[in-house]
Amino acid sequence: MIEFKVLKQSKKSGARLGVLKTPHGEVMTPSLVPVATLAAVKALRSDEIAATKSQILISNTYHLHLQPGEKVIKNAGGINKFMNWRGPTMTDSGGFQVFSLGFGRDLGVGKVASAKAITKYYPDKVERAIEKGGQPKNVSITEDGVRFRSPLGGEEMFLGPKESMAIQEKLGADIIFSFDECTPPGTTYDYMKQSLDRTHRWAARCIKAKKSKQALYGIVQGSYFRDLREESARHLNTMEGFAGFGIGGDLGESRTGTKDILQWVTPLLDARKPRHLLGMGHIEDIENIMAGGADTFDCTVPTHYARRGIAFTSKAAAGPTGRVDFNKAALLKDKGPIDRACDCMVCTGGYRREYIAHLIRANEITGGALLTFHNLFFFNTYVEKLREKIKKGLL
RNA sequence: GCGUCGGUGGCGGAGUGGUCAAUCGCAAAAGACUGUAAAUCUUUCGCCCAUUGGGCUACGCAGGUUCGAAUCCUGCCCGACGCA
Repeated sequence: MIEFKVLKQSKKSGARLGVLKTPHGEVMTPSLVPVATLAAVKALRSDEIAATKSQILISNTYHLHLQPGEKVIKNAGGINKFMNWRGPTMTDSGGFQVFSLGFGRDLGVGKVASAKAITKYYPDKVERAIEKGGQPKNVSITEDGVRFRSPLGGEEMFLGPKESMAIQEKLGADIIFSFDECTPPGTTYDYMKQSLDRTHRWAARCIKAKKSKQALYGIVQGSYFRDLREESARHLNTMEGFAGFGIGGDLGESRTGTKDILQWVTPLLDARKPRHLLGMGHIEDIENIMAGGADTFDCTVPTHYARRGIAFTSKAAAGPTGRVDFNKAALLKDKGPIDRACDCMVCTGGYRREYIAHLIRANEITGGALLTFHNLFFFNTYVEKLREKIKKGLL
């Protein structure tokens, strides 16, 4: 069970300040939810995760089902004990993998395709991919769920609302998500409509299948079609059994298109329930995400980019993008910290750019670990500042 | 000294008469990444111009054979191994 309390609703935007109470502690919202797909925020120990000001983590049903299997985690006493993380947790339903292993893979895209790619080259590709019987190549979607081959061993597997719920109950996170289909960017209206209806039926099945007291979030889909997004929000909002809502799928043609979609959707959702934006959260997106009325959002960017050698820093440290690429040889001569304006353990602890650049270039895991720590701290600090801004009525 | 094998782009290492500026790997440079098939992927990588393309110099060195040579022949230089 969770309890959510809105502390302040902004008058300037949809932004709101809140507290999300879970059996494993409270989350001050809006909050970033770092991604711990395989029950690990890659490269960090669980105590380090806490030291990055991270409040809540999201793991993945699909991945943990493949490896090590939900039984192992259940036997360990649930995901918190398993990974020695004391704070709140969420598990994603595995629905995203329907996309990433399916159309996403067929089309070679992530959930955010650039506006240019969509408008110029993309629509026919999508139609072609979808027209072939409405199925991705490597995944087969039916009324009951999704059949696919494990990328690990190649064996056939099946995941649907029933399976996802059963797995998520065994994993034991505080918040779980309904099984959905995440459609590819540029999806046709007809396919979206068909998929949305099915995602709604799956949502009902998830509610019915759930036996635990975990908080279940229903996921709003509808791509960038306003009427479908609204239909989805209204539909899920009337369903009994959702403690909160996820907003998923591709989020429009522009990087910040998220804002429009959130503004269509959030006013139609019960304001007393928390909303989680799935898979979105570049630094430059975060303010829009909050303004759109999302309370939590998860994103792989801080952790993922860190392992690629990219640090996010204050603009003073790196110019307009705030990004510093530690693969660049020039940093081997830089004696400064990652970011002078940052108070994280790495930046204040004597680690210099020259060393981190060396680690990244030499492929030493310590480099990814140091940048992961910094990036998460940096994102969390930024989010903290925005919470302050909402509090002061500036956002 | 004799014999054998070998000397290819920053490195390793393919190619053994034309489609070779030369497969591939590494290194290097640039770019991408948003519910993590992700410590990954893409592009560039002899020099000089160019939009497709063109010009130049190149496969140890110097000659030669041939319409044409990194590839065949001769000599030389260098290396590894074997025998004296």
